[in-house]
Amino acid sequence: MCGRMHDNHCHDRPLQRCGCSGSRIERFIEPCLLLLLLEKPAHGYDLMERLKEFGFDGENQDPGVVYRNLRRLEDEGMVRSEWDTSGPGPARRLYEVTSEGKELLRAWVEVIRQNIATLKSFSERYDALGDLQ
Amino acid sequence: MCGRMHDNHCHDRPLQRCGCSGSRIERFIEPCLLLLLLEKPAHGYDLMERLKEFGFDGENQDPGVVYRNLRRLEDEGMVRSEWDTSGPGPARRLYEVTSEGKELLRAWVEVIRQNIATLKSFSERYDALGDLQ
DNA sequence: GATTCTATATGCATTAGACATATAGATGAT
DNA sequence: ATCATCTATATGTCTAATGCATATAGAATC
Repeated sequence: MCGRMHDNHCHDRPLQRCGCSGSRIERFIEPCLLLLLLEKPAHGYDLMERLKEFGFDGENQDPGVVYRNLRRLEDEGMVRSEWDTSGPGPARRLYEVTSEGKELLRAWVEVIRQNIATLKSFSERYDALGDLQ
Repeated sequence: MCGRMHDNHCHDRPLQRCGCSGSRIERFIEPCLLLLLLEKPAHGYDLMERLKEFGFDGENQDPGVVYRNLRRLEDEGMVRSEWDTSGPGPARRLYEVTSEGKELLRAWVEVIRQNIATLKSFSERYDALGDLQ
């Protein structure tokens, strides 16, 4: 999502206002990781690529954010991992979702649907302003 | 929105995970304030009440967050205010939206619509999991 | 005049995340 | 072989947003 505001949105506001902070859904990366891993177990480097499909800022996806989230999810028992030394290149940690993680994703989906409703209602309320816009 | 996860979502996760941090849209209060003020100029205490209409946690709406956001918006020229000593009770600051603020709201609405699309696509992708859910 | 209500404001701590950097094994080039 | 590059994971630091607690002060009420 990142949802970094485009330059033409920034007007004269201080630059830091444009740094992705205008639209991010907090911790949205968490359900994205869980969904991707449910679709197909994977390692972090791979997930970094696949996250782009959810609208996260493509060019510079931050590895720090991805790995720290995976670690936290593992600490909380939402995913589990094991080292995978097969295949070329350095060893990678293969993650899969636990049943607790599935439940968490289910909860997230409820919240996300609630958010869709809230945002739609906001959008309609804006349209209702008519001339005031 | 707050979107505080209900208790039944929390399972065994540490409590702090339930503190509204699972679903908040970052800075969503900003476009809400702008929209409310466009509908009708108002003071902070009044806005605190009206914010509930957007799904912000009803019971304990935080005055600190509201007033600080209003101040920041004013520093940035998105709203302007003047003291209003008419009416009963202590003096209140009456806010109204500037033309810059209108533009910012327009930008926010674009971002919000993009977010709706992203969340919908996530929700559909989750449904497509089928048995894996 | 003491308490309560309305209204605004500040202090402190936590958290997510942006950005930079570190580590290390594997692969490829000269 | 050794040096650079690529793949993959990991940590350090700083800032912005905000939850929670508390402060201030004038008005209204008892």
